[in-house]
Amino acid sequence: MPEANHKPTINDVARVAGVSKKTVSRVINRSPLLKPETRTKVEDVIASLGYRPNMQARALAMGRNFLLGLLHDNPNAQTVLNFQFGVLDAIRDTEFALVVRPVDRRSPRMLDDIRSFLEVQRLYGVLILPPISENDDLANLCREMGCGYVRMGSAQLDDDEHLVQSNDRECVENVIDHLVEQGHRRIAIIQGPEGFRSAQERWEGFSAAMHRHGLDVPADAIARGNYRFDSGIAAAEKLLEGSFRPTAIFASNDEMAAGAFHMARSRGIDVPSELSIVGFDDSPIAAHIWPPMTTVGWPIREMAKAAALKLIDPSEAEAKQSIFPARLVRRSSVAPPQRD
Amino acid sequence: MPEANHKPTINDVARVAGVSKKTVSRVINRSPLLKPETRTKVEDVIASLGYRPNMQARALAMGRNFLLGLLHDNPNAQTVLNFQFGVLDAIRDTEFALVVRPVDRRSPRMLDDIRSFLEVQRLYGVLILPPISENDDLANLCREMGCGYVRMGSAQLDDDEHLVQSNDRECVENVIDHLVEQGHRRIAIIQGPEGFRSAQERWEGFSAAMHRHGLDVPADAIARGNYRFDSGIAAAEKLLEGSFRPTAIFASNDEMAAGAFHMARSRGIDVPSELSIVGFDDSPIAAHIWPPMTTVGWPIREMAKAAALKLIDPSEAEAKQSIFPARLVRRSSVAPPQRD
DNA sequence: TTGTAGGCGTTATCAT
DNA sequence: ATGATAACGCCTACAA
Repeated sequence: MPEANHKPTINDVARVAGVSKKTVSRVINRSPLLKPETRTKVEDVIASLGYRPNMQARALAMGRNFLLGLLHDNPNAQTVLNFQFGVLDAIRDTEFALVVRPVDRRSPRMLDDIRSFLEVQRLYGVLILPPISENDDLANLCREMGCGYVRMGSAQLDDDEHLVQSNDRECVENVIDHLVEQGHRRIAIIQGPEGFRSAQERWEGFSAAMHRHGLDVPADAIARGNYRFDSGIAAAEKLLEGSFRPTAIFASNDEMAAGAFHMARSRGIDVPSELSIVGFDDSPIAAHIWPPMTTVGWPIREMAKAAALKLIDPSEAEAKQSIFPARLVRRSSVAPPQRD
Repeated sequence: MPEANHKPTINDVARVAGVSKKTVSRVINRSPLLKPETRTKVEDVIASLGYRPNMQARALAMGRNFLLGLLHDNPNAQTVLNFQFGVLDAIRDTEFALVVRPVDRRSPRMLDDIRSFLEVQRLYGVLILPPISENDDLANLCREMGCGYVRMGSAQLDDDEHLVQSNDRECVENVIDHLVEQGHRRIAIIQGPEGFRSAQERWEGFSAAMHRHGLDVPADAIARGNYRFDSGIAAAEKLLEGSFRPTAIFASNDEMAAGAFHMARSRGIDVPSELSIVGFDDSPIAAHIWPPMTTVGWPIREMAKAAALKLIDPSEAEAKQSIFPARLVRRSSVAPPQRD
């Protein structure tokens, strides 16, 4: 009889069920070669004893932990948190847990740090957020260390097994189409930082759509930011001071768009009657500033869930989509341009 | 000779150093009863072999993992993320990792879910964010399960060993003092949700300061929100429509304050010339809306670091502070009231 | 389909 | 101050 004051182990279950512990192990691991009646018998004992497999022992025996890692260097808190929620959606009611690991893209030791982290924690797999998801050396490191990984990106960074993807380029094209429909011809862009794939994709979507509509994109219509609020202010200032005189600005993310709002207001320019602004991300600030901002929303939580599923249940996941379409969220920061 | 193609284990170190593995174990665990020369000898071998203790094996042998858990049900993404960064500051260059666990305060299964989580993961300890940090049942659960815990709160929720605290009440008093100095007499408040200790503390600070200044707080000067943007809109509407006609509004957090901005603008009321607004949290939106918002900032990252330290290194931490003062961040949403 | 023996890498006990 | 031996709870290989 098992000790009343100890947590039951696999041995207790085996003894009570009258089988070997290997059989119990097979039940735990869903081995297909078990007689159904044996399985149910063991399952009953497990339930009646309240047995829970010890994760630490499993981790030791199998050489890997039941932990998913989240590697990120993303400046947007809401993005990171939504991603965490999505992963949690996927691992709910499993034995997995999520460990987070912010990293510093600019540190020369970043890869060594991550290697050390993976060595020590022996993660089941890692999820990698942009922008470091674009780093191929990091992906190779994961491969080399036998650690599963899924990257999240705005382009075809890897094969389907290792990627969930958004369609930034197409979405920005839709943004421009929307602006043109409203009558805008002089549309400026605030680009994201150099070296960010998402920034490049958004720029290419902008550029392609403008070209398709036969619209000019002179140097005066382009300003570069770094995805942060302050850089949006500076970029908008440059745009508003140049000779291009845009009637609409597309900012490559919401923070910079909010900076553009800020600059417009501080110059007494009304949004949207005198200037239309569109952002990207549909982060909370887009809905909270005045006027509420038209932007592009992408299903980050669903993407995160899909990414986690690819790691913990590849067979389930492979049938699912790997590209997740974003959509235009129309609010009140776009209006037809004033005639001039 | 250790196998060249295997990761070195404690046995390899023991063999090369010519000691028993228990001695190596003592070195790893900083046992005080070791001859210094033995220690250095072993340490040299560890370094030359590149040996890293296997966390899974340690976890099994010691019955607890080297994982810190973050339990939260906090609506503010920036708060949660900053807290994560703070914890990471504390565990950097240690073998600890951070696992995150959002929970649902409203679910009747919450405590059972957490119990199950703690049972499976055998965490070293957990950090608990407001508002669930105020739940004493949860703290008792941690105790009962032998899991370390530190709560973060705006009041004396627990003893020093299990708490890092902010001084919300005092800060709100400072806010009111500031408003009164500017000449405001009719100051309204948007309260946080019932049952939140932070909301209560902020209310009490407001109430105490108003009383101290001999200022009235009629029912018309009070509206309750739920810490979310939309509730800030509704609360501000109630306040602006009542007979109190406030010249200043203190909102119990920035999101609701942003909602108040929103409502003011939609009614053509200028902030700050016609209405002053102060928030609480110093979240990014405070700096990003127009005009930039005066608010209260608290050192969440430092608090998180201190909380994590209490868990992993109590002797170090006990000398440190447990109360972290917040401070008024003056920006542009406060101005003297118009005479009327 | 099920069981036996052995191993995963560490820490704990109790000697010496 | 150090070591031999036995846990810790599970999984894999191989045998039956």
